[in-house]
Amino acid sequence: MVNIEQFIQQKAVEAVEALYGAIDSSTVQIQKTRKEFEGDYTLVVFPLLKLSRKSPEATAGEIGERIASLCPELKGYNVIKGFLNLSLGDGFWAERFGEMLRDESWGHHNASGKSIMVEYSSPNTNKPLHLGHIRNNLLGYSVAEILKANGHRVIKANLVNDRGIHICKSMLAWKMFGGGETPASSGMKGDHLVGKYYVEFDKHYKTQIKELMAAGVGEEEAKRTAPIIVAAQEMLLRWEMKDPEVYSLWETMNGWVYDGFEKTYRAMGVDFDKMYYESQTYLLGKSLVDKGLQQGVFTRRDDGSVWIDLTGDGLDQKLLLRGDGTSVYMTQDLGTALQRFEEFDLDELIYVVGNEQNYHFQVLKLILSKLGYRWADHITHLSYGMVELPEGKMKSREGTVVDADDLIDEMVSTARDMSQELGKLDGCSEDAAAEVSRMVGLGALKYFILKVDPRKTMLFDPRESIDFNGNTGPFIQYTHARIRSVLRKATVSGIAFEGMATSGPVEYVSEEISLIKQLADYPSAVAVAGENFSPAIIAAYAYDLAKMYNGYYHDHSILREERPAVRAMRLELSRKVAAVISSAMKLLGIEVPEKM
RNA sequence: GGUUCCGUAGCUCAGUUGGAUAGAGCAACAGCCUUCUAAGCUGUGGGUCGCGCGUUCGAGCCGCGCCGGAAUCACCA
Repeated sequence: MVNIEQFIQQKAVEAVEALYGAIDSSTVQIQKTRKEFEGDYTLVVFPLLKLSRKSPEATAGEIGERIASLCPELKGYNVIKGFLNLSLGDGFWAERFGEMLRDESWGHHNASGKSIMVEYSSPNTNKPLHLGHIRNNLLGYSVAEILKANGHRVIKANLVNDRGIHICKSMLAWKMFGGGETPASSGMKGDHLVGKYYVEFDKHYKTQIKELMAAGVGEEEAKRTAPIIVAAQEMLLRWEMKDPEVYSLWETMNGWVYDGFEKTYRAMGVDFDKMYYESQTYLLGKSLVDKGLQQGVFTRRDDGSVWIDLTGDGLDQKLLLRGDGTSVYMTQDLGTALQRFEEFDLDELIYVVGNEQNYHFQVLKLILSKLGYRWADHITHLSYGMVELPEGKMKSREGTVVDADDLIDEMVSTARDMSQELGKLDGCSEDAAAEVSRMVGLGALKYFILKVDPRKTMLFDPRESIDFNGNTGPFIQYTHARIRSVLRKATVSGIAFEGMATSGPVEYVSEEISLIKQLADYPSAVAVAGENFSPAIIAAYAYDLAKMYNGYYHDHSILREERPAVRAMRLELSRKVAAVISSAMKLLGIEVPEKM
């Protein structure tokens, strides 16, 4: 497959050089012509005026004439101000169409030889996943899939935060108030059960603080000395000493949470190649502290704590080792980064983590490069904004979080009600109805979240997310289902088309040419999405393609077309559109139904 | 206060390395189901791209300064 833009660029450079002599080819700018003008590609002539010493119009005119003479594929050109719009002939596009029909993996790029790790999800094991995690998981999964499509070897990693005071809080509350309740005995999903006791802890903690303050104790001291928090801290110490009782409770309750997470991950359709557990990695990074001290990058204070001074870089002092010799979050992350680059020979390491940790990653990269690791530049923090609700921000303490499992269930059941109302499920088996509802409900949720630029704080309006009209996942799924239906009918009526599309000369209508152009763009959309780590680019592409096809579909009778060659071409075009929609949606983790 | 990010139609969002008359969807209004799925299609209205200055042939995009919002700046993770 030729790269069309490069092809045009080359012809334009040839033309310009023939007219004005040798030039730097980067001054010849080729871009796609905007929709409202006639043409496929546009040459911006302003940068060439110094060479031509003529008006923009005259320059564009003579370049256009020259390109036309040395490029038979060109159908024509027009000049508007300093813009030379070039139109390629239908024959040229028909050839491109033929090429993409033969290429079943259209849009996927050849192996790059690069290895990339994408870390995402990284939950705490003291409560269930919420809406913020959903954005994280969908982003991480989709970015990983997009990178795969770009030919990279991708390792999806999950670093589970399975230790710390927060876990002990749940454990303690369960011991005190749980009465031996288990997921099996209560019928609750494991992560929800553990989360329930985390909330329970907080309730008692708050009560105790209030009581202490009523007895005249200061707020700070009350927070520090409330019996229940003291007990939790004691439990953490016992965990660190691997006290058998605490340790086995910890294993049991984490096991419940993992079962619960597993179900949520499966429902969301995300997966991982490599699991890390913080209980196994939290001691990493101490050797780097020694290294940094030797290099004079870090300094040790009188109390034994180790610091790095980043004030010269506009940042602050950062602690790397406590006075008692234990490490902090940053130290662990330095260690795990090193471990990963060594273990997997990575070219890139991408962390999908919320923007509240921008500072952390800025510091992480800076420290690694100060330690002399060249790969520090190959760490990317894929930072995403918060998900806000219409009523205001979600806060877990205020109980305004949207639970991931609840949300998924609600989306699926709404999809079902909606389908039923529209009569889409008539004559469907129960299994088929459930399957379509699941795909559509999840498709709506995923698309709604992924179409937004990750960096932006986004508003999640449950009402709007459940709307299946317009720029939504279900609209794209619907287009796919319709095309599949046309193709099924063609097969049933014995209409042959496969392999016939390019068998003879056919006339194209403008919608067909538009579709071919949009299809021809798919590989570059995948490449751009890969460079920018942006599922939103794929979402926009898929929507444009689906919208274009829907317009086409309405204006043309495909199966009723009498001329076999034209009918075959239209069916092949439809088949390819469905294949590309399906492929693009797969990069977003969205399934496409055959019927809906 | 320091650092980073955001500000585009009433609402939710696009807008590729600076290019032409800034685009979709929702909401509103007017049409279109006897023809392959109406979760659809066609049309209308809706904008000082937060404000100002600068860079240049050209700025929503780049630079500087304001205004408004968010995150962060722990011996938490």
